[in-house]
Amino acid sequence: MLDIRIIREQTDRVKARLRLRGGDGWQSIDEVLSLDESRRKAETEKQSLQSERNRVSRDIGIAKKQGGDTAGVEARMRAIGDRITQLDREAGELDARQEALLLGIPNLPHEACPEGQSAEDNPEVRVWGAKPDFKFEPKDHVTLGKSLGLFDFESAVKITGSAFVVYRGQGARLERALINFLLDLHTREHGYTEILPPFLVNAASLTGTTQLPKFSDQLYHCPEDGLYLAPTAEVPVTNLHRDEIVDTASLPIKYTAYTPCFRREAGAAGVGTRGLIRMHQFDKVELVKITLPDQSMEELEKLTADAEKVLQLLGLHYRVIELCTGDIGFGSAKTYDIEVWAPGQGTYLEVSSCSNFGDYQARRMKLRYKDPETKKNVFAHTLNGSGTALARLYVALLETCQREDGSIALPAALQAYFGAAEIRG
RNA sequence: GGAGAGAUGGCUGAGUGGUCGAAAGCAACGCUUUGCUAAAGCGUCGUAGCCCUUAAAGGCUACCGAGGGUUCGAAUCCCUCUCUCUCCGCCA
Repeated sequence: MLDIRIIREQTDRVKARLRLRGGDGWQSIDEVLSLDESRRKAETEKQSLQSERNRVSRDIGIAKKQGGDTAGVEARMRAIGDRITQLDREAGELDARQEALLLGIPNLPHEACPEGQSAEDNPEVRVWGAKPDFKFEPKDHVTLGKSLGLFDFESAVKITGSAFVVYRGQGARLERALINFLLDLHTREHGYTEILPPFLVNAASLTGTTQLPKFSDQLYHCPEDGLYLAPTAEVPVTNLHRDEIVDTASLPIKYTAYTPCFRREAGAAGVGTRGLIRMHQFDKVELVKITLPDQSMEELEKLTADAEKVLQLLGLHYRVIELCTGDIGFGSAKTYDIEVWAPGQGTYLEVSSCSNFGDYQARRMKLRYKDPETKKNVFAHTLNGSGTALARLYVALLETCQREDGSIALPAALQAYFGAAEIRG
């Protein structure tokens, strides 16, 4: 959520930054401002009447104790009370509309975010490794998985539906090995604290991390209980500190969490048609940071590096791109995407999106720290990124590490976790 | 699912219609003193919004789990909801 004061005081700059996103978010700025003005007017009148009521009511109490007749004043106060009720309703309604609009306005792209209209304009930041050179025609992961018996989609269709998968045997073990490898890497080598959160979350949490109210169509919802399946561990983990004033000395807070992620993928093209690449449920190990404002950009670089380390240790070729203003996510001020090479697909697959949200999420969830200098409560900065998503990592791993005979040669870093050096049918 | 109890400031905990934003204690912070690894005295010590200000200062309003209601006036009375605890039931 944007700071209404900044919208008030730097209207032109706010609009200009929002325009760089290419959407129509900036168009509601004028409406927000006019609501804000009406709201404050109603508020001010209400408060001065409340002040009068407080004062007179006190006098009535005193007069009554002395046996005075207060019927006349009481009648007048009744009228003022009615007016207060009316103004309160007005102010409340204006406030709700202003809040609703503000929740629908995306974050301002950071000055460091490259300008551009669409994904076409995303600059490549760096490349690690190179596309593997196969002496044979590499197979895709669906073919490899089928011949090795690692997973199957038909069973998932029977028990659930399309775009779900059942891992079996060595396939299930590989998924588990990857999860353990990732969590150990981030906790032991990178200093993150492991969290195992609930997979169902409430509406307040989803509002805090921006999935609600705007993206409700992407969420699985249990209306009887008011709960949603978490689309990413970002939601439960960042919201651990919602409505808190965190100890300044504890910053930066660094969490990592494994969770399955549930996404309806409404309107997404090709759901369920390309193997493991886009699923309604997939595993992910997430990285979340809460930092001081002046450290968040530096922490974003570190977080991205922590995610990249995964691919380096697994020997998977990848590139890092920076999302331009026209392509960054709703709440993000700056984002790096990490894309791993999948030889069987002949494309790069996004396995991590590392974002600095500035104070945008923190303001929504009232996540603050006390500035030791000024003694004021200040909104912290929040960051997150996948470290990494599992399904696509699995795809890249199978397709990169395949041998001509269809077996998989596991990277050294994974062998102890998997309990073998290779996968054979 | 059934029955009961409860929810007050960082914590403990008073307060059942009228200067209560809220006693007291603890913790924290600052100063002073004694001196030593602790103690005493004094002071400060919630959050947010609005107004006025370049700002500081100041004024006002709201908040005692959440939302409604009664009343001139609500932490206090009434209703609904949420959460916590205890017991029963069910259950991995």
